Amino acid sequence: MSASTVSRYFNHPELLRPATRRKIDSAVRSTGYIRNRAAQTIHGIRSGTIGVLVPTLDHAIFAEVVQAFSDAVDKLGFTILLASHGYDLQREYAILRKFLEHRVDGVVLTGLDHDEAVFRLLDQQQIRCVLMWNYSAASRYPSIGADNELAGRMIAEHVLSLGHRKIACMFPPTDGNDRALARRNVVLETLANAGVIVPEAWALTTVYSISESKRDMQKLLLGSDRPTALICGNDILATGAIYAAHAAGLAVPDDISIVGIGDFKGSADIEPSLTTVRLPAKQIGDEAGSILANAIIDQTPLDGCSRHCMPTLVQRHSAKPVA
Amino acid sequence: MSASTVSRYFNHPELLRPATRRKIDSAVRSTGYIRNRAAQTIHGIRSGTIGVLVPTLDHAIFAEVVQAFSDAVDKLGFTILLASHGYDLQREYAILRKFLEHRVDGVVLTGLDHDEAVFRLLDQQQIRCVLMWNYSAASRYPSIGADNELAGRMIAEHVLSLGHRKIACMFPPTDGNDRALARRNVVLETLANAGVIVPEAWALTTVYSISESKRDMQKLLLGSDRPTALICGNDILATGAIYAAHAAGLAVPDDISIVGIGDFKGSADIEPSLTTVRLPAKQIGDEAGSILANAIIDQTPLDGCSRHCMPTLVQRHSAKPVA
DNA sequence: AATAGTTTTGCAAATGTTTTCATAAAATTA
DNA sequence: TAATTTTATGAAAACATTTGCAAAACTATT
Repeated sequence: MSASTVSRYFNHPELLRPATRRKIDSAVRSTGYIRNRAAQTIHGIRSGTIGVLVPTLDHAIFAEVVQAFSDAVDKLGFTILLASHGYDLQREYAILRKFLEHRVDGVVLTGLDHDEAVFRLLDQQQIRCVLMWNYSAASRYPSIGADNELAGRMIAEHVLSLGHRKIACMFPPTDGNDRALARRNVVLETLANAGVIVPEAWALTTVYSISESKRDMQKLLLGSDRPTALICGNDILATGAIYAAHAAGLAVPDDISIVGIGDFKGSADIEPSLTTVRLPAKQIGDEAGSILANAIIDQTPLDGCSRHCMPTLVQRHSAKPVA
Repeated sequence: MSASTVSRYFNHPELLRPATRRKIDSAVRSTGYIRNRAAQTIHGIRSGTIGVLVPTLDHAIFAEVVQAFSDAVDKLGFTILLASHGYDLQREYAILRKFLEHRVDGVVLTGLDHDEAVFRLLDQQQIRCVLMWNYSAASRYPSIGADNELAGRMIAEHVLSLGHRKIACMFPPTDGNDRALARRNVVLETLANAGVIVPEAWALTTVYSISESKRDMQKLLLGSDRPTALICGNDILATGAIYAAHAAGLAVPDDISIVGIGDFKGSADIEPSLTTVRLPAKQIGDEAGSILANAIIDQTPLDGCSRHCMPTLVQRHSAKPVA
């Protein structure tokens, strides 16, 4: 039995006589032979892997996107190589190189902003790449995600439309995180355009953590003057803020309205249920996955494959018109 | 410049004359050459990948374990191939085969119970494998994780020690999920040993979701007779149950004590903070990662590398002695 | 049963790397 | 300066696979 015949057994079984096929089949079965994709890959054949690069998996929202992405590409026969850079741009470059050594058929990065060296490497290696999670028409590579500025504007406008003027904000640190930065800027801007200035003491910067958020919010509530509304950069922060209000004996939304951005799992179920802007994580991961995988299979370029997944305002019970 | 010299440049640079090294260096730089790991791999050289197989990433707890695992192996130069099987044992086998085609240097599976075909394949291919998350001294491959039976017993005994006798339970469906099954059985057994029988109507089966849990709990609270305590199979279910109690106007823990298992992110911060049994996800991922990666590097077998990561009772404010 | 036509199979070359061995070049010693 | 030793480099084989081409094996037709 020659190697070429076995190769055909796997790749073009219709070329084999049924008898030969059966013979190989039983041999494969009894020896436990598994073919070596590495050896295929050096023939320029697709490796069947896609590199996925996220800041961290520890945020439910990224885990959700990755899950949806993985499911989408799995259907088309791809396996993902996953790594996280922990918001460190140097590591992002190093990981990307590692992906390329493994001859991934494509890569997904999270967010729009990356080190110039990352983009150079991508250009040079001519590797298919999509930027996932965020959307911008002007992104350097095709972006598939939600427009974070829009999401920020939507929630700010909603709070304003409820009549609030005494508004506090809580956002995560913005260094190395274009998404958070975009959201904060646009929220502050939208409020300013409506003549609402957020005082220094009410503009909180809080790391992504329920407990930190709860603590910072409790501190803020100690002050004699209280805002009537709090806009949080994401639902985790909003969750912590709601707990802080409860702990301080304040009713949400009667004493203070609290809103988030994201619509994470659980946001619908907290008491009171959270008013937020939904960023469609599942949809984003799914679209990114199938667009990238199909482009690889069809050998089509990805230009112009950007896709905006619309954020939507989800009005629930943590915000109400000002008294 | 011969290929062998370039190979030495990457693998044994000390064998090269500094001048040659510089020449190759500049060539590599200008052409953007990236070496092909696939071509190395067919020489029996390690692929530098580890296959990670989880039921889903959508549960915060698995995301946390995977993150810790990834960080641990990344430090030793490995990249992970990640896939999820969605509790489908057939898919687990198929994914494992795919991992083997990619010539991963090792695999991690989640949980102790797997299809016999999976174990056969593992045996046959002589691939290093650890079972992560759960621990049992009698596991078929080295297991690194927490003893779920112990965790279940701990929380049940704690609730009993608070004097509760009217106890309800809420557990996730147990098919294809040995962890959930082990927890439920041991909880029921511990209660029974103390003479507490959980009535049919108070033994809830609820999928892993805050909203489902909230709904099922609200239904249970409609009954005229109310339990004084609820033991939940995990913190997500407990969170939903607490929300349901709030929504029903009941005080936790004054009207009803609610406890979980897991100590997920956020469990410490909910109002009231959740009494639970901590399963050390970070530690498990970290240990599993470094034990497996080191065994691969040192070419040592993994026999006897099981490690028990002790669960700990975390007493917070969602449970108190019965009135 | 022989021939032509078709289908199936094997051979050889190619892929990108590592490794062994031989050789050329440099360094050291006499 | 020649002989010797050491060091650096290249050539060729190997790895597991794919592919084009040629040979062999089957089928159908006479």
